[in-house]
Amino acid sequence: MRADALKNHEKILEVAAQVFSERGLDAPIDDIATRAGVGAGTLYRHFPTRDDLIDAVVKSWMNQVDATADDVVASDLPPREALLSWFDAYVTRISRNKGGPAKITGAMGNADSPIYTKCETLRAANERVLGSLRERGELRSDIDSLEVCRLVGAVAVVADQGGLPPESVRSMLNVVIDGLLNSPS
Amino acid sequence: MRADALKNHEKILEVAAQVFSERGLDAPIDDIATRAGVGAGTLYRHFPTRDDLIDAVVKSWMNQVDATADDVVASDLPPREALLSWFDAYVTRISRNKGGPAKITGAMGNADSPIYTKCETLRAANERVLGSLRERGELRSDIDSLEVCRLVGAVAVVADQGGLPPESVRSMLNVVIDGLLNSPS
DNA sequence: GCACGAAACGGAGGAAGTCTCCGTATACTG
DNA sequence: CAGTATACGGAGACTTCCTCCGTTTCGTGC
Repeated sequence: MRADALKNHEKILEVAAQVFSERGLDAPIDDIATRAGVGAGTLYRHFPTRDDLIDAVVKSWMNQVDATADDVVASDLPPREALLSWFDAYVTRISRNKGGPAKITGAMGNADSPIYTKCETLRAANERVLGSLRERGELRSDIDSLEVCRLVGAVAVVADQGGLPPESVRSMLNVVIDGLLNSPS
Repeated sequence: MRADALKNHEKILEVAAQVFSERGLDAPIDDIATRAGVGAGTLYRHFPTRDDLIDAVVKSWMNQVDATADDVVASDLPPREALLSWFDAYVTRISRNKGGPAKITGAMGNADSPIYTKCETLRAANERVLGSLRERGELRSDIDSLEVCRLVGAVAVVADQGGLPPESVRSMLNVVIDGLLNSPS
């Protein structure tokens, strides 16, 4: 890759992260180009679709997801608290930018999406948490990690779109958690 | 209202229902105007915002919601089956047009939305079903009908956006239902 | 009937956003 | 330092939204 191309690539990424966090994932592409000091053509050459750009931006903060999942697995919290803590982190993570939950949850399980690998990271992390509960027989067996991602992602979508407060999220998550656990309260 | 205005109003409504079901609630407004044989200005005079138009279109099939809720309440089904039957109908109803779940669930609880009254109809119907279970002590008490609407609506949103099959919806609904009911399975 | 004012129409066009095309400029290679 | 592959940039085509205002139509009173 040519030196100027590399420089632009990085500049675009840096500006995109900034703009996405200010105005959401639907922010005008041309604005990002302008603020990065490049032409629209240049931006589109580097990132042909909006999703390609989102994928690149999201990449950096997706690593922490694995760490969070491992923490929860290692934590010895009771099932209910473990799930709440994990789902809460999950929702927070994908809700970092407005429009993020819909984007990510919509691509969940769709191998053609440019952001599929990110979804897979999330799904795998979720599988690890669920797996540790399943081993102990705490979890219902008729639902897989993909569907749990969709369900928790769904909560994040409505919270994001409706501007709901954390309490609402938590009370919806509590219902989901009770639905996932085997035993009585 | 003048006779020509009335005629146009009805024609627009008829065409909008058609176009929305073909192409989803995001279909271009100008297309609807063209296909209704009126100018864009005319359409916008009758329905200043897209939501006003959606509200008018949705009005007709919102009545059946009350009937469905009453059927479920009267049916004497066991709690689990009653809720599944009701939620399934709920999801089906709001998913009639692509984009419908997001629109409706996003407006849920937001009194400023032009489609608020429709949301209230749904919420009230949901409250009736939940109330009949609550009376019998079957339901957890720390969640209200609005949040249940959001939760079930959330399932519909991801199913709509991801093109999920009815089985996926049903298995997510089952989790929600188990989370809402008090007793063990 | 007919004329007149109010009501309604319609589509041109501005604004915002997406994305492409291609003439121009720049970086690397030998 | 010349030549070529690579990359740049922004004009502009296209789409959709929505408004503005000159023109048309309706319905009423005479």
